[in-house]
Amino acid sequence: MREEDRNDIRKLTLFRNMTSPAFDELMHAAYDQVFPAQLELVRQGEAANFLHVVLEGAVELYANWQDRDTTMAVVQPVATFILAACMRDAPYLMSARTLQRSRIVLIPAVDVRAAFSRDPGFALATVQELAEGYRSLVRHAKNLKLRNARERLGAYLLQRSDYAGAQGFVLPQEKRLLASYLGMTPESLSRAFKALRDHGVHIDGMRVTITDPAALKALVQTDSLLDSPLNIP
Amino acid sequence: MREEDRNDIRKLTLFRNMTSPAFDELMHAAYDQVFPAQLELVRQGEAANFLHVVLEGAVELYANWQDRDTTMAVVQPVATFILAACMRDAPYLMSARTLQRSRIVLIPAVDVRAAFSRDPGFALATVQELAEGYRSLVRHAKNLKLRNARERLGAYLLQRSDYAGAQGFVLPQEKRLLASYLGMTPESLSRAFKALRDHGVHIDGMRVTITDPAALKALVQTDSLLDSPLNIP
DNA sequence: TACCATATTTGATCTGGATCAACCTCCGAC
DNA sequence: GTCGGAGGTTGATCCAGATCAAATATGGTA
Repeated sequence: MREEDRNDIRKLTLFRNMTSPAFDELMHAAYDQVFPAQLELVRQGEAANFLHVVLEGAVELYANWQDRDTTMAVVQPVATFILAACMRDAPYLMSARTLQRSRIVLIPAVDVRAAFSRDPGFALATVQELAEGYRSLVRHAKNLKLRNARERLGAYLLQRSDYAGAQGFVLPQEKRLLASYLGMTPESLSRAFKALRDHGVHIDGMRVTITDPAALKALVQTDSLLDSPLNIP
Repeated sequence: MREEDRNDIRKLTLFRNMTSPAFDELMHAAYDQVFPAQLELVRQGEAANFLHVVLEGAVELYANWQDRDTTMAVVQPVATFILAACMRDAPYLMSARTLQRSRIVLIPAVDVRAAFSRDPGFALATVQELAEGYRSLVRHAKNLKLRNARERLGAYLLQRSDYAGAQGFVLPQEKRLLASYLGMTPESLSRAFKALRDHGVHIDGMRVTITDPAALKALVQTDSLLDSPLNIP
């Protein structure tokens, strides 16, 4: 694994407070790999053998049942995914696929569990990570149950715009994925965007500009108990 | 606290593997209390000062935004709730209220966090509990996004019927709560019940009997990645 | 550059589930 | 018992969002 990647991983809150020997051991068992776009990394129902860390690219977590599919999350670098299944040693509840060519580190789940037992700093970080994951899912469920489609889109855009300059920001993924994540069809998303034009949102292709944040906030009523702050830098 | 209650708590997977001194210390800081029905125990947005354990009665976890409300879960004895907020030392994302007169133990969150650091058995159990909570929320979200109202009700009934005899089982809560939990209105729930009569479900007041499990399963297509097994005895 | 495949938008229509309005039914208090 | 109020059901209607169909845009590739 590249030295630089190692350092990026070391900086994650999950690994930041490990002792160096424990971290070294964990990395020793891990290996990184570059995957092409649209590759299925994980299929729901399989045993959780690896904790995954996305270093470059992007990964979609999705679920399906019968002939229906839904996007549960998009994981962007640098972040881990499917920690819960690894800790429980249980089958994955979601599938994962690369959206772009991606560099991903695979850490054997057994080693993660071993590190948990041996390194108190890592144990604490694991709990914090899982608890935060839990809380973000609570937010997601609240969002789905309490807001309508237009409100969900507005809230998402406000969240994304936190780190945007005057020239707005670019949607980090295809609109059909965003639609699925927000629990609507692509057609509905398109119409929701159009409806938000009257509430301070300007859109041009993938670039979004919030021209009137106050108006959008008035419509959406953002709420720290529903909308998690972005923690991408 | 009553000796019997202490023992019930000790049997929970969360506390089962603690050392006795650590458990004693945790219980020393805790106190139990009986609350009347319909009392708000926790309001969303407040600081998470206590881990709660329901010993008797039932507690609803719900969320609200603007003038809308939704039931997120019903917690039945013996079980804990809001562990994630306690571990993160963050504001509750959900409110909680008693549905019946309930006996509840309150354990100061600081002591829970201290026990986590001191007792490896408890640390492991905490992670398992959080990971399982995470997974059950993933299932809830998948359920909401992938199934329609009738399918959600059918899946819920099949899950509940696992431990039921020939005379069926009694719904553990009011139908309007069940409706809200399943993401629909009481009217829609009522109609969904009626629609399921053609698929092997007989209902009389609060008592439900699955007269033709095969027919219901054919409609609902239960799936271990969507429907969590009940672990009430 | 031209072409093709896929994403997106737009329009028309449909429908699951919400809403509104009665009405019923159960149960606890008196 | 009966009265009152909340929960539950039923019917009528509405509407947000899905579906279906077709036209455009976009991006990657030869």
